[in-house]
Amino acid sequence: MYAQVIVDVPTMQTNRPYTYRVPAAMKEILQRGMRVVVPFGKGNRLVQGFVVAIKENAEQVEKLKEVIQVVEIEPVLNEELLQLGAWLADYNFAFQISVLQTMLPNVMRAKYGKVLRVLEPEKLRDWPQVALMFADRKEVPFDNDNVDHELLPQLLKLQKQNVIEIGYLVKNRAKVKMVNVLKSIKDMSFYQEQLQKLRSSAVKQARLLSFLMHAPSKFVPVKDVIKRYNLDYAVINQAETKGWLVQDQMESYRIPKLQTPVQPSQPLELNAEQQKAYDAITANIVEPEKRTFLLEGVTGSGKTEVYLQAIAKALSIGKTALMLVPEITLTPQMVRRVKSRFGDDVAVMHSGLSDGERYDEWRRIQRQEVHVVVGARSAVFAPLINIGLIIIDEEHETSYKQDDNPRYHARDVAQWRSDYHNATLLLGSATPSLESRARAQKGVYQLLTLTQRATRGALPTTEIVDMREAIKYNNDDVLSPQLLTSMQERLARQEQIVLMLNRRGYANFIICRDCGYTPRCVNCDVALTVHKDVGRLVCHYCGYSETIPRQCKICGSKRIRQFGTGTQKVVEHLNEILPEARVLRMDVDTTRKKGSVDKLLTAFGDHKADILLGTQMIAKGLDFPNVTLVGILNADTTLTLPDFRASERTFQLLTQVSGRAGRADKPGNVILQTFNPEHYAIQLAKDQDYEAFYRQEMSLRHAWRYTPYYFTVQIKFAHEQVNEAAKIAFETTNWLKNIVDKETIMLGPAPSTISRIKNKYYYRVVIKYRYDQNLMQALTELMHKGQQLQRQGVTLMIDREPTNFM
DNA sequence: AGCACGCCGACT
DNA sequence: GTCGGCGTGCTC
Repeated sequence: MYAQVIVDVPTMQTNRPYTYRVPAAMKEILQRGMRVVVPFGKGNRLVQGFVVAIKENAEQVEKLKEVIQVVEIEPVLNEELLQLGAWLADYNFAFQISVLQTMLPNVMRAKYGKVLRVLEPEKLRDWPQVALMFADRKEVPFDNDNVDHELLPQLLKLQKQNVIEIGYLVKNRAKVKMVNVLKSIKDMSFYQEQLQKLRSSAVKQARLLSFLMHAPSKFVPVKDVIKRYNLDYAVINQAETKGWLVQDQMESYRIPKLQTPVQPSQPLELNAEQQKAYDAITANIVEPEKRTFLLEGVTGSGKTEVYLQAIAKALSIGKTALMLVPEITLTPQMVRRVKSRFGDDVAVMHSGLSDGERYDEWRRIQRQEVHVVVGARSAVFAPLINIGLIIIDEEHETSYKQDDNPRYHARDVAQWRSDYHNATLLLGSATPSLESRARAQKGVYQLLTLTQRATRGALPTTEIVDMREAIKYNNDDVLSPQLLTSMQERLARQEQIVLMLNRRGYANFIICRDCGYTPRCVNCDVALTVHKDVGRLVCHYCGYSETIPRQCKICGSKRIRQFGTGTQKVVEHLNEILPEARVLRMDVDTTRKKGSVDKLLTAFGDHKADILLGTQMIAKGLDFPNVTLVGILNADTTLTLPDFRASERTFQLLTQVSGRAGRADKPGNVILQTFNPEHYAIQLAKDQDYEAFYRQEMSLRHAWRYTPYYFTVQIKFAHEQVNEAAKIAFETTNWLKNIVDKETIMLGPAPSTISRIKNKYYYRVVIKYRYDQNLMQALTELMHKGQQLQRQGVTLMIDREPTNFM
């Protein structure tokens, strides 16, 4: 018996299964999808691998090595996920091993270690330094980089003489949490008897006995008993020796907790539009016909309620459901809603979980103990079986695309899985991506629309403020008079305000008024951002920081001015002009800690603050009925990005933020400050007119030959030397030009927008194509070359359908 | 990734 | 004639 194994060596040369002999003792146990430990390479170091196939015969049997160890009893990857992994690696020019690891919780990724082992201890007498290192131990941990310069050659010599050897370790970090449990084992009369024998001062023992008398005859956590009856471990242990109870250990799940308990909820009544969408979706769940629905619903139109009821329908016919939401931001709120409807039948997966929590949620899914999974991008790999419905909420969100290897898009994976399961795929958004909306146009997706708000009539009214005019007559370049007046009104009425400023930090950058010098990052080609709370200039790309200078480094002038405005500065500004208002700041700097998002939002929901000021992370999904004013301080930041989706992003962001106003019975207003009031993305966002935006943007995309008319691939080259990066970029581009189809368009190579990050120079090529099999083959070939390039110090990245052009 | 092989220059 | 630096190729 032989096993084909994908080994944990992420290079193109090893991007295929290797064959190993299966020792007799493992024959009964070993299955596809299991993790194994195998010897690999000249030194037979140990690596983790995944069994992708088992077969009876193999070629060149004599040179095959044996599987060393099976890591678990149950396969961690089922048939579906194995197939998905193979497809995804191919599709995204990624390594199979990276894809398989991405599909599983982090803790299943092996950690490797080395040990030095003494074979002939008596020979160490001539090597005092080495003997000292071992200090009578047979084995010591060994780390190449951390060994004394003098010691290393000695060790290598001893290794050659077979006095010592290097041992390899594969550490499995997937730990199951165990808790101490106890169980009563005697009957009531026994405990009563004991109680009478007790001396009167033994109050803790008395309390324990009264518990044991009525305890159910099953194991309960010791910790709970101790806490509830105010005991301590000594009492329990003593009781065990007296034979009152038995103790044991049981597996326990680390279940992620929300800040406040979840109250159960009932389905709401659907309006006519919601009902129509629900009917179409559920009809397809019951009698599936490989269909994808695009649910286009204005903000506040009750998409979530449709999702929840559709999930309920899937569950009612014995199927499972998977729901994706964009990153952590809205997860606490959304998780709360889903859990309130489906209780313990829900597993949650997002980046805010600890490794242990994530692993346990994964196991609950794997063991089929839950039927609903809610989570961010990586939850798309949840090992649910018998999926009836996959939902992608806010499907246009860029966070569904992973920005590093493997660069997959959750939408593609969801599509693949829904095909596999014959499940219904439901994409929802107020502002669908052009790709998806165009597919609906062509009839590939079925379009469902929600045009009315679920709770009440009108969408918020939006006013555009031309900041060019506003700053002419007003010194305040942060708040226009219109916005300030509106804010004062809301504050007087005890209503709440959301302000969005798409820029964290204090000021954007500093500039010397005399010579124009701006401090820049030493590693990256960007200006440093002022962070006043820590008193430093910070690079937002690599984290480098330095103190804020008092005078110009170049000319010595003290006239240094801070330019632009960040969230920190706005908070300060608000405290000055609206001292009575309580302000909460929400950006990556204030939400880094686990659970802080939930905490902040709960505080705002309880009206512990009047103003929520945040970056774009506040745009999504927040639902606070008391918010009647949304102010967008700078609508333009996303518009100026060097990205063909800049308009689309701006429109989506503005529409989403505007949707935060007036979600319940109070009317909402939006004030949108901009230096580009006539831009179509801003004008159409004002009216929340997605369809008009779609038409306008499509004609531009057509004219410029971009998505969805063309597919795109981006290739990036990085090197520590500018000319080396440029050289490889031009060479590769020229090579590709001779291979690709005539219709294919190659842009570049050109330096990236930020040409230097972390001391590496970036060049990129963007390729636009329609159907180009030659290009796909060439890109796979390029992947193979990646290894050689790496040796030359070149980092190569191939990104299919990139969403990030920085 | 990480190990060994082999080629080359520098040294005993 | 030998040691060790580094570039190159291979890993069931």
